[in-house]
Amino acid sequence: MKENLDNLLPASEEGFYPIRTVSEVTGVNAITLRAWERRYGLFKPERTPKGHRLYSQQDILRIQQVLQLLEKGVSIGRVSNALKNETELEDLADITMQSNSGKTLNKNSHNKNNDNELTKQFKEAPSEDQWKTYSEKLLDAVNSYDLEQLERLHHEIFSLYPLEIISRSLLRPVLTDLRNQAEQLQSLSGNYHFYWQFLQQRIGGLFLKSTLQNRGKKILLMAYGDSKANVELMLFGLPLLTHGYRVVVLGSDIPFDAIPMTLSRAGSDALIIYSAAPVSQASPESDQGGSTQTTEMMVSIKAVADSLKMPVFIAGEHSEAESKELDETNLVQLTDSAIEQLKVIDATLSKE
Amino acid sequence: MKENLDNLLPASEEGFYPIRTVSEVTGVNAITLRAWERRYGLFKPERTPKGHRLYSQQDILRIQQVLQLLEKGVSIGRVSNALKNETELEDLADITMQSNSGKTLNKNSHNKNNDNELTKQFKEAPSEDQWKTYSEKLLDAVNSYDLEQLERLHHEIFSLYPLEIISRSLLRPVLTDLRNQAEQLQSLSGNYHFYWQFLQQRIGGLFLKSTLQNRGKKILLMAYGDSKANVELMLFGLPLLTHGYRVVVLGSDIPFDAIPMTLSRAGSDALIIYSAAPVSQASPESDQGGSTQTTEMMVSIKAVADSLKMPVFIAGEHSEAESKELDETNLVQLTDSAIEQLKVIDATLSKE
DNA sequence: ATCATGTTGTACAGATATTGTATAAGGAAG
DNA sequence: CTTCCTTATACAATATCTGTACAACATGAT
Repeated sequence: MKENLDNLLPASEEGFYPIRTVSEVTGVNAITLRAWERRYGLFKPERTPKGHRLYSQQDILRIQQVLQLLEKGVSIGRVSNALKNETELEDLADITMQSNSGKTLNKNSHNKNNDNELTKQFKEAPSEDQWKTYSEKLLDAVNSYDLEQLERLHHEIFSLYPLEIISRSLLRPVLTDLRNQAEQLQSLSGNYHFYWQFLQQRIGGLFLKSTLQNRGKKILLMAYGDSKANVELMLFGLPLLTHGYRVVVLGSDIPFDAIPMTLSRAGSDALIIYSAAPVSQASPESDQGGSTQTTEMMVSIKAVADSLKMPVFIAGEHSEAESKELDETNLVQLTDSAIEQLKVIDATLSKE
Repeated sequence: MKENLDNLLPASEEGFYPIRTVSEVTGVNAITLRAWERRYGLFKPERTPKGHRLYSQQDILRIQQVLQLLEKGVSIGRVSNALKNETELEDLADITMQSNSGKTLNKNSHNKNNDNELTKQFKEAPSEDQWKTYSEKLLDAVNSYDLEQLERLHHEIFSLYPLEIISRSLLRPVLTDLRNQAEQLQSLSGNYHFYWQFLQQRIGGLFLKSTLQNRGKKILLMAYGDSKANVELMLFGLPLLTHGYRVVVLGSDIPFDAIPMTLSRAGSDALIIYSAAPVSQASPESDQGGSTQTTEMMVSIKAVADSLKMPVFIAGEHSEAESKELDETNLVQLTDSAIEQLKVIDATLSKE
């Protein structure tokens, strides 16, 4: 799974970069780089037949980690140990990730003890206030518009924890934080947009790639309401991706009239309609209008669901509000929990 | 000169180019080209019966890929391996972007005719009604919601032609087509959104990756008006990416008040404000209101540009409309042509 | 405080590699 | 005949390699 989802960044696993390039990129003198290697063995770049060093992208990443530690005040001599610790952690995480991906395969195919596995996977969330630390780091990176750092952090996080948890425990809260910040202090709204765009690009790529690689059933994902909901929509859809479904994001501006045609063409197995958090309630014009609009929406959704021959799920904020009205055959309501969502979806779709 | 043209044109029709042409187009000294071929086997152009080299379009592409890698910092001796690696990875993350990076080399070698190079490169667009064929194929794929086919097509196109040309000659027209289609027949709007999302994810990933790898100056890219402008914005920004700039997309909803703060934090070298095509004029409420709003916008932009200490470019539809008002020190207007845009931006930023 | 020792970035020197370009001698194109 | 292209060899300017050394500074013991 790590391999699959994560190599958005590592353009070249092998070493291609000569020392001058690495020196330029990292800002570390070439002489110093050699000294570090010789003295502390911080990295072991490949060599050409004639002995010239060939650094890989990962080597560069390591060097940047070293620099981060240096900034923190760790002396270069100790960095070696610190790094060892971290890589041990990573290796552990790799193992858990792999077991996860193993589950992924099971999911769509035959699998009885869904419950245990799923639950276990989520309970094993190796998180505490660690998320706080990450959250702060992310906000720092956003604050200084440091794209490299942002990528580095996400790279690390994505390779350490399951996407489901990251989405819920870190990315969504951080994004919400930034949005609130932006609403309070308009001059900071650049931060929100910066991170929003980053996530859009980062996770968007992930989506495309995973959906192309996955073999599971095809789920269409759309939102209504906030047109800025794209990223939220994708964050919501991440768990589906990691469980093997092919998820096609359709965004938030599709008129309901177009849905039947779209679905029949797309050959999908299910539709999920997601309502973003009502946030700033978008248009400040109508407060009650909003609610009537919502119920109107619900009526439309029902109609659509009725006319379709496939399961339709709804998720997001509305679900609680009008939960009782929903008892259609193929209109299923999703709770807020990713575990539950997956259980319900798996169950419903395996009936087909 | 005549002779040159005569030589150039018939040759280009057949798709074979003598070495001098290739040298001019790519900016690589003919001697060097031969050396690369001999020493590293980077390409093996056809030969005339008497042994003269005949480069195909593909060969030129190869060379441009090489240049791309050189710009990334790979040493020429390793490019061969890097290329092998890249072609092995039929990986979304490894979309090879070809296009000139002659600038780098030009600085090393002495080269006068920058102008010619750029112009020629664009004129040589290996396109005719070939774009029509592609366009139809794309529309077919969208129509049947065939993500795999869509990806296959883009992969092929992206690896065959320079992104600048693809963006202008294919992607933008197709997207516009779909939008018009959607406006006329609402039930087809799913198609538009499907392709929109695809491009968002596909090109978004490209953006992130390239911006992380590029070393050039940092350009912030924002739009105003249509909030669906993200994809258009990115399509507009593609040429910048392929020319080594780091391009940070900020989207379309940033209030002007937030710009100064954002720019000072982001440490960018320039700002580009892009106005999407007025399309369906978004809100059908105010027609005249729209224009006053636009001029208001212009005033704001001017104010912002004045207060900033970096070049501010504006591009898109408005530029023609109010072109005459713009004579600020650091507010530069971009024409519709990617060549011109790049020339102007390069020139302005190299002054800094 | 003093002296010894360790750390760390950088410098130097001599050898080898890399890489763009130059030259020479001859064939090909027009 | 002149210009371009071919190959092969050569060359010069950098880059990089290794190993040793040094200077600035920190640590620690006497």
